[in-house]
Amino acid sequence: MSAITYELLHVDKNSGARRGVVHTPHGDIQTPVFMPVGTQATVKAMTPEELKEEVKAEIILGNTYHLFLRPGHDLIKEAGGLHKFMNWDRPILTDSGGFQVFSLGQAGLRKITEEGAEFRSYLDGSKHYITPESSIEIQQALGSDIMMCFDECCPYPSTYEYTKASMERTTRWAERCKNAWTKENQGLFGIIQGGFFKDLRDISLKDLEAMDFPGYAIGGISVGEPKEEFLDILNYTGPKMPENKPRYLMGVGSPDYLIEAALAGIDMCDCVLPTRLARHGTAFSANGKIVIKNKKYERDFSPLDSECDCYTCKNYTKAYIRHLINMNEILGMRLLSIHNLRFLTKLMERVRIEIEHDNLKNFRDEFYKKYGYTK
RNA sequence: GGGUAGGUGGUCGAGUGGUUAAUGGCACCAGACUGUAAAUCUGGCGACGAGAGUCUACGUUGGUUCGAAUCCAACCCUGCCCA
Repeated sequence: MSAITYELLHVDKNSGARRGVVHTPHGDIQTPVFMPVGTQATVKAMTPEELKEEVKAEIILGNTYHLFLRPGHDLIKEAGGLHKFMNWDRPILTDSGGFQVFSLGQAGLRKITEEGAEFRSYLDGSKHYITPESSIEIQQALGSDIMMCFDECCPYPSTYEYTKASMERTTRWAERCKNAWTKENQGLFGIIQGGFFKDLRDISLKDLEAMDFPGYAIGGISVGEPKEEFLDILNYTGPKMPENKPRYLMGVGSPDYLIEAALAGIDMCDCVLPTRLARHGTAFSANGKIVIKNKKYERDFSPLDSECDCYTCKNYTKAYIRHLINMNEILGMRLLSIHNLRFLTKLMERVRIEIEHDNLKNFRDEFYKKYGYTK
């Protein structure tokens, strides 16, 4: 019996959208789901209680690379695992460090070899090597419910040759990750790469499927490309992924992308966007983004979103939050973080209902119209 | 009253004869952010003008000079020290 299993409840008759449940050792996840990111064993500015009671988050992420550097996976293991260390008893998914191969590579802080990736720490310049085997070792020490294969997320744009070589290496790394995986109470997901080339996506998917992972992710999109290209790969790859396993789209978190992901049959998405935007002073709302610093909100004594049920919207006005953000007060970032995260979890609750009613496409169109997206 | 330091754009503060509408910081006004090197980054910020450009600016007045925020004189104001 695998640690991670997927139960399909309903498929939207008018799209490929799936309503389901992911079963994990720390409980069930209703899907499609949005997963807040808590890189350094904390969803920035949020307590676990707020994540449960206000945000209603079902699962959060942690990061292999960051926790390996500080405080160290051995320390977290000693603490009793990541769940206990950070006081979060619901499911946790850990990213493998693969995204840092991308993001630190952009900054020239990383070298890739067949063996793995050498990082120069952004903390103190020290050198660290992460291999598929060590990534799994770290993730097993952290004790996440869902581990991710160590992969390379290619920059956009990349050439066909580079993308192909990278994808093939990611596949070899996936095999090594699978071989290094020993803990039965943790699941391991394969990551489909191949950039913006459909034939490479097909090869990646086929090769990973042969390895029979308990779940699959699409990596390497939402890396700065135009929305059309994002949708092109998403809609091409999503529906081809195994039906009996969770489908995870990595790194997506704007409201429109989340709805599009669900329409493409995706079950899980994660993103730093809501929390980062919050700290930078921007809020989601049904009527579009709100840059709260803008002068027009100076005397706006209404909530961020009159339809929102979050703690922030029930108790605070735009004018007050604007004041807090302008004064660089921590509470401003906290209130916006609660709101942005709740906005997305509530959006996904709605998406699940619309799927059950075979109505997600219509909902998408209505949502776009109100939000101000042109599509 | 004597001595001394100083008065610069919203503010703090560089600049001490000519690429100076005047470095920076802050404030202010916008923009960006998508598996977190991110409570970060980018742009704007004298007035008028779409723009080329024009005008007005470094306490006040006057002077030296081809040219002054920068040099000189007087005056006004502020801080500190002494009486």
